[in-house]
Amino acid sequence: MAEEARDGGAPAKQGDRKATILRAAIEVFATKGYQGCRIADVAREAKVAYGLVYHYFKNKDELLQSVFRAGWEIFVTELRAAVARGQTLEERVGGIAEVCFEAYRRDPRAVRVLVIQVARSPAVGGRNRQNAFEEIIRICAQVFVDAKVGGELRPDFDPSLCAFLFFGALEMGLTAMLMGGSGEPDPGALERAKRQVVESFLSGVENPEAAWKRNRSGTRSRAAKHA
Amino acid sequence: MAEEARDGGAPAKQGDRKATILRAAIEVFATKGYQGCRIADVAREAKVAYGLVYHYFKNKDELLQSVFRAGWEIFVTELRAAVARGQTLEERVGGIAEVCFEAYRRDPRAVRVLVIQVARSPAVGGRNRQNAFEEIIRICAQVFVDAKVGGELRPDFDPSLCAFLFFGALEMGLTAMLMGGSGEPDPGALERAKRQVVESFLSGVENPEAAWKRNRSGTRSRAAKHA
Amino acid sequence: MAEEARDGGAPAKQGDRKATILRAAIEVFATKGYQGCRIADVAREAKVAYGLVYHYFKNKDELLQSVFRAGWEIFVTELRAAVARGQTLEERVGGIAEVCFEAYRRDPRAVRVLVIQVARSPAVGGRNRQNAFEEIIRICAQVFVDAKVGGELRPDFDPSLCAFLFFGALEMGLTAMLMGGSGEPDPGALERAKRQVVESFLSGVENPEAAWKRNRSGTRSRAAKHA
Amino acid sequence: MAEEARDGGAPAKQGDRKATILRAAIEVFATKGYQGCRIADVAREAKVAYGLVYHYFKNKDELLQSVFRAGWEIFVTELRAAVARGQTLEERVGGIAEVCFEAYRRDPRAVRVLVIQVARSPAVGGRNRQNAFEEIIRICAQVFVDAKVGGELRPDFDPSLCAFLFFGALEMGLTAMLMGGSGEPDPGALERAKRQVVESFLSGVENPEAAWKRNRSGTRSRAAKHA
DNA sequence: CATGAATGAGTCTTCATTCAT
DNA sequence: CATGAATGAAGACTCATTCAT
Repeated sequence: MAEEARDGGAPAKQGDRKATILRAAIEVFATKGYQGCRIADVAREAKVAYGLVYHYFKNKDELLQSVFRAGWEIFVTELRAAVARGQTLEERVGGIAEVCFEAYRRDPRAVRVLVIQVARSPAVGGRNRQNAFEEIIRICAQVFVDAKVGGELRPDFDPSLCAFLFFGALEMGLTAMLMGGSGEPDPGALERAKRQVVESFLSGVENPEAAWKRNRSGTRSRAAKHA
Repeated sequence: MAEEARDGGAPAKQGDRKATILRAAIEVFATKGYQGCRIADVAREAKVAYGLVYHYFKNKDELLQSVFRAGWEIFVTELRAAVARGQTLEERVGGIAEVCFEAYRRDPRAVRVLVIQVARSPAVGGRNRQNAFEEIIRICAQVFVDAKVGGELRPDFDPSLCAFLFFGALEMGLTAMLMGGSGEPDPGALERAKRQVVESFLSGVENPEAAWKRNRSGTRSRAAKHA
Repeated sequence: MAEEARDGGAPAKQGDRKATILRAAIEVFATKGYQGCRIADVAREAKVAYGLVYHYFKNKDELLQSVFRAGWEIFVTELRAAVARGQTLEERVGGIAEVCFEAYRRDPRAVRVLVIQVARSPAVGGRNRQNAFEEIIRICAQVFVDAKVGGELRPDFDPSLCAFLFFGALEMGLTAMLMGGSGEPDPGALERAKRQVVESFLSGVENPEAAWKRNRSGTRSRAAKHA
Repeated sequence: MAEEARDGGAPAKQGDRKATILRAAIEVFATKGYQGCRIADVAREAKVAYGLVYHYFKNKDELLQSVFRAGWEIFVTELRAAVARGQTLEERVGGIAEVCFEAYRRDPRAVRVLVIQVARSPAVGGRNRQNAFEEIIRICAQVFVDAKVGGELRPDFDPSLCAFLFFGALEMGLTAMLMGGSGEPDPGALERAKRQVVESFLSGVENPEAAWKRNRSGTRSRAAKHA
């Protein structure tokens, strides 16, 4: 109990424990979901006494809100930064994807929680979830609104829906990763996946050769119809 | 509700009760999620005695599995049919989207349960969920494998990842609907959304004009790079 | 439903069904005990509709009381008859044993229920059980009171306690049978067991030779001490 | 209840609670039987919160298994010791009776549970019960096997059946006590009952005088017939 | 700070009993 | 008589939260 309190006064302890619990909560949360995540599990996972969880977190909801916010705020901040950094639609979309895939590379567990659990579950903090998810969508949607104004976006597309679709593709791209490898993700595969997500979103999955032929043979390009 | 009140005083009771309970379970499940869905709620929603739920379903888990399977099997069957009907990539992708959006039009609640709750929650039947989701992906992936062989798919894209991305876009397209209107969905909006999902997936969201200009001004088309 | 109602009016049905249910109840009761015996089990065992049990028996308790009484009254009647028939202690004790073992030979299941379950369980009809058991004891005790008056019983023994002890030996003799063979009891073994129960109860298990030697070598007979 | 109130304000809490619950379970179990024993009753009896029962025992079954084992193991141990101590059949039989009656004197409730409830109920741990009961019988049977070899037992008696009969007599002897006085047992009555159980088992209940006369008058002794 | 025993309200599940057909 | 769907009260079990040490 007092072994490590020597050389630095007694500093590292406070924050450590709380962080340990938070990490444990992410772990359990990722595996069992919100309702299935019991305080006892978190305490066991963190190798911490049952009651200690209640020292650092008022109750279960606050704990899971913390799990959520801890990851989400960083994520949203990075997202805004990526959007601000980029000039063109391509840069911005790429930047958003970069943030998401990088977050996944750093901590797949946390991403699973944020993306798969928290952002969906109707039980997680009611308003918070909705707000959180909508916040992301709003950030993305702005990118597409700008792109539409700048003529970069197909004029017949709804920017807000674009935000949903892009985010859906991103999420599923990550899900594909999550379902594939259970351990450390392969950096090469990650990079390739990210590229495909971005490019297919911007330019579609169709082979331009094939699309060109098809167009020549009578059927006008779908895109051209709306030009 | 009024179909059977025609010819008698209290007809058509028997088989209906189970269906009534199932429908009520979908309702509650859609609103509160798996763990938050209490048997008491389902019974109340179905206007049925508590114990009757257990007359028709062994336990809570089986009830929710039934909710899941009931919808999922229809969905998978329709999906396979749509894939079989279509010849080109465009037709098939359009067919898949059609099935999803039509299912949503028919019963937004059920879709919400399938797409947002069951297919994600780790608590719902463990393996079932995984299997179910993978089944969809496999069906979609085959479409893209075929398209790659036929030269319709960009040769540098992974067909399996395409399946994930398309399904992600579809799901988020529906989520956008679900988050927008809580009541009856607007048919026009649905049709437009479906079109955007399909076209953006096949041809991308970029304005071809802009992309063309960009390409002329020095940056080679991303797609062209891989031709 | 009407196939067999032809040739005898419709006679055998009523009593049959009730008896079938009663027999099924004995079966289930013997296996699972009072509280573990569910109406559903009885109905299934009797191959009869759930609700029919309630046609013939007001409720579970009455059903099990019937199981109890059906066997018990016959048993008590036979017991009284055996006691009345016998003149000497030996005859009467032998008669009681005969009744018990014969009942066991006829229907081991029913005996198991009566002896092992009903006569003990505090839940079976409260007073009934106590009364029933005490009735047996009273009948037996009278035998020993008579024997004491007639000088046949050791004068230092309490007649009532003798009744308990004899009944305990009998019951355990039957239990030995019940635990040994699960199917049909072997008549020879039954007869031998009965003889041993009666003789050991009347004359003890000690080898008279050994007891005689022991007495000669200084220790006076236990029995003689009280003569 | 008053032993520990000496030196402080609220001492000796820890390990006691489990024992308190166990004792309460014995109490309720003894009165209501296995199935009739509700956790709520046990908690109330132990003056403990409902949930605490589940803190110490996994479930109802484990609790009642504990009740059973706690008493049974002590009992079996003492029984073995008594058998090992005795040399002659008389000593050993007397020793076994001593253990049983002493246990009853110490805690009639517990004996009731062990003897009357647990050892019979088919619901209590299935195999455990059977095994437990058979264990006792085996221990006793060995005593009679030895006695037969040593010539102390009547040569025409089956040792195993003797074990059953003796145990049956013992049990009913205790039952007689249990049915007679509900409160504290009278030491004198206990001693007398024990003596009668042992002596009647070894030498029979018949008055040797009467038996002797009967033999002289023509009917040969039953025992003599087999000598 | 740290611990884990203690609490009890909330849920699931069972099953005796009723009742419409 | 016969059937089995329908009812709901009773009881086992879980787990978030509190609290004494």
